[in-house]
Amino acid sequence: MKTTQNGKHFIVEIDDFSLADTLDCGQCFRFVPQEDGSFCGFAGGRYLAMRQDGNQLTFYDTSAEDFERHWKLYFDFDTDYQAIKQGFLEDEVLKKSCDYAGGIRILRQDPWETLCSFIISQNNNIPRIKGIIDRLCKLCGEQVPGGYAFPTPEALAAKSLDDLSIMRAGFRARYLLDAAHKVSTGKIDLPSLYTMEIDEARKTLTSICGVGPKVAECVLLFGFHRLEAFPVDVWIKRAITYFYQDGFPEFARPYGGIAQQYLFHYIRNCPEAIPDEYRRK
DNA sequence: GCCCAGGGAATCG
DNA sequence: CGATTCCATGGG
Repeated sequence: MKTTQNGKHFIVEIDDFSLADTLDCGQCFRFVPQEDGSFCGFAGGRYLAMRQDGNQLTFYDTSAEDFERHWKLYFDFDTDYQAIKQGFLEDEVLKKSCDYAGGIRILRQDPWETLCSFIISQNNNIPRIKGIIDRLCKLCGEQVPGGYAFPTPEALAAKSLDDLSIMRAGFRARYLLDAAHKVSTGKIDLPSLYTMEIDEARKTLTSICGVGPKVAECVLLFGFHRLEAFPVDVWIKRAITYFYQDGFPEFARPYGGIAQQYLFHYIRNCPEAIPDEYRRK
């Protein structure tokens, strides 16, 4: 990875990375693709505009220090994805998935924001999830340069169900309040989940109303970078039924979450990957 | 175990 | 165009 400061902008040269796939694959919801191909959004309360041209990333208005302190971590540039993907190659399906979606990186997102985002994501589609989160940030997020930060647990806990109605989150609104109460009162200590034994972390998360197994795995993977977490939705269920009658390959388990992302995007976007009769049931 | 909640996007006819 | 399908969880 080669980096250079170019005036106000910071340039990173990196192979094997797709900005569009990474920001648009359903792991984060606060980046918006622009007409000129760039992306604008927020992460960790910070605004970022950036673009990709070939193997070159341009971080607009970004200093080397900002990149080192925030964005290098956020985009997980310190993790060796080449080595991880190398391990997937012995499985034919995972190899195809890597070819198709191997530019995706698992972002290191804020746990609280990730928890709320995936509570909202349940039984929902990406455009609408983005809309609800946008309205949530406007409702009680702190104003920062470029827009609104994601609300703190305290700011959200201060709201009533009625206050939340303008979010149009439907039945998920009360789940968000339950999470806000449990986190703001200290009943649940999110940072401890980084190192907690993973089954215990699962139990902690599913003790929040509206957090089932699927949402909990997403939060562990996308919010705590627990790469062994393995979210199973209807698409992954289909893939396992079709490709892996004997179960998902054991050797890929330690990085199951990464494999899951690649597999998910492969089967969702390649109609020929799975026969029609497996696609709906 | 079954059905519904609440909503908007995607897909179908 | 209108009708139907999709989606994860909890509660009756």
